[in-house]
Amino acid sequence: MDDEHEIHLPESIEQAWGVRERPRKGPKRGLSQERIIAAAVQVAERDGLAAVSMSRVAAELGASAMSLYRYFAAKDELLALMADAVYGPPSLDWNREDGWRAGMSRWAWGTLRSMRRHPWVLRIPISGPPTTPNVVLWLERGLQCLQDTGLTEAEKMSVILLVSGYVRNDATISTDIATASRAAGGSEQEIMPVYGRILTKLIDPYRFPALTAVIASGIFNVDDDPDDEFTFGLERILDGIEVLVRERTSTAVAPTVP
Amino acid sequence: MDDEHEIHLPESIEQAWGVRERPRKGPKRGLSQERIIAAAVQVAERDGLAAVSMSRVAAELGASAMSLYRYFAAKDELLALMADAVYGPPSLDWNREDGWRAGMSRWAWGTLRSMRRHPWVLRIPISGPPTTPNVVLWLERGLQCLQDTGLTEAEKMSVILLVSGYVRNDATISTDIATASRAAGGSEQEIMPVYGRILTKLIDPYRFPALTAVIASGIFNVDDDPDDEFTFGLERILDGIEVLVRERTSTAVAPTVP
DNA sequence: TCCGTACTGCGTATGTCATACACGATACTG
DNA sequence: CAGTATCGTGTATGACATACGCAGTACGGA
Repeated sequence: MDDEHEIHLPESIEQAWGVRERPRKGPKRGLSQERIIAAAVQVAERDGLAAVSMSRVAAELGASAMSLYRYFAAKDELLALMADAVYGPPSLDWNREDGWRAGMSRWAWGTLRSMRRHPWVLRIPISGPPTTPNVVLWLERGLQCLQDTGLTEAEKMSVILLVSGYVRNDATISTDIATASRAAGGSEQEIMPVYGRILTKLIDPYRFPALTAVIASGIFNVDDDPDDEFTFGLERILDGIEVLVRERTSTAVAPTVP
Repeated sequence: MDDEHEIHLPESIEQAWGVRERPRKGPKRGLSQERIIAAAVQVAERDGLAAVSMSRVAAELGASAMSLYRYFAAKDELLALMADAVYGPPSLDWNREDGWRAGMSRWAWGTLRSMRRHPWVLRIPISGPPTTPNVVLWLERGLQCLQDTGLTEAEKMSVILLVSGYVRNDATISTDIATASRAAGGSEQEIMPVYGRILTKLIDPYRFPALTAVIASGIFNVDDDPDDEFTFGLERILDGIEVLVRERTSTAVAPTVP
């Protein structure tokens, strides 16, 4: 009676979850998802995500480009599983007694660490909600940290979305700056001072008073620790969540009455 | 005495700012930055960012692909100016008396509106700090909203980064979902229920208790207003900023003493 | 035992892309 | 009016994802 054609994940992703029966006929497979993903990650690690082409990955394995299509229907499935491999199973030393705030903070730092170590994951376009095993496990761990907050399930999900989005965004920007600095050759941490100087030449102080003040303050010239920048935003977000959590836990029994 | 070779923005970006003297010799130009950008935007509007190739844009103008390189040294300069065109000059009805929170909120909604209307801008990879006229003007307006908060210039900058990152991230996710829904053919707002069903089949309730609870709550089945989702995160962030602002304004004269 | 069949890896082909380079035409500067 | 900087463009290069079809392989069932 049920609709016959249910919606499925791509075959390769289902295989990563361990479901999907093995094919029984035909020649033995010369490669495996794991080996291909590992090779692709190696290429990305060495030469960036742009260098990850089907031919390049295949060459790394001594195989032909087209052979990879026996393991992944399209390149973006490979990319999704590369990201999954990089995040790995969550290693979050957190106990329920530590409280949600410590949990979310460590969760954020944990994901940030992966992104910092493998900046190319940030270049993989997001194409939907998480479906790969490790990433879903990270999601699970994040939700677990929120179990005693009194938030609704929908709110918990929104909180995870908020924090993970923040981490991704901050990591993207900070690695962009680092890359640009390196690309500009010359000295290391000189991109922001240059940016300040460029803006100064372009903007009219009367039309851009606030920005002019920012530049004048010299903050573009002191090289900012990316960790401090990250901490600042994270603490703001956690403060904001805390406001809501307090509200929820204090009115747990008696709802707000004017 | 100064180092001769200062660092410059790409020529096309400088032209967008109105600096840069016009070339005086040679034939008249048949095209202009504005017309090319407009044509490129039109293509993106109609067929998405992936359809924006140099040939396609040139074809739209009845010109050859290579002619565009007389106006932009590389494609990413064109992309940056397409984004600039989409954001446009900020139209923010806000006065100083309205307070920073109303200002940042309207600022966030204003940028969100542009992204929602032109989802393809989100597919343009960020390649550094903002340098195009309109985007820098948006930055200026955001900073202006924070002028009475007592925050340091560095903190103001971080706040802008935080909020703009949030907007971008939320817009990306919500348009992704919308696109996926449309791509899945069939019914409109059915992607999240499907996602819930897929996860249910994949995850073990004992390993994924928190996620199982989320799914069981049924929030994937009610179609959520994207505006509500956005508002939730934004209010959390503004709450978090407010905590800091209060701290700063209450200790404006006497700094914190233990 | 043996054959059909489902699977394997791979060579080739297609169409798309950004962009380097060189050309002849153009229009301002001296 | 000569020199030259700049114009638009045609052609070429090398990379890319992926469709298609082929020849070889090993298992299930007869």
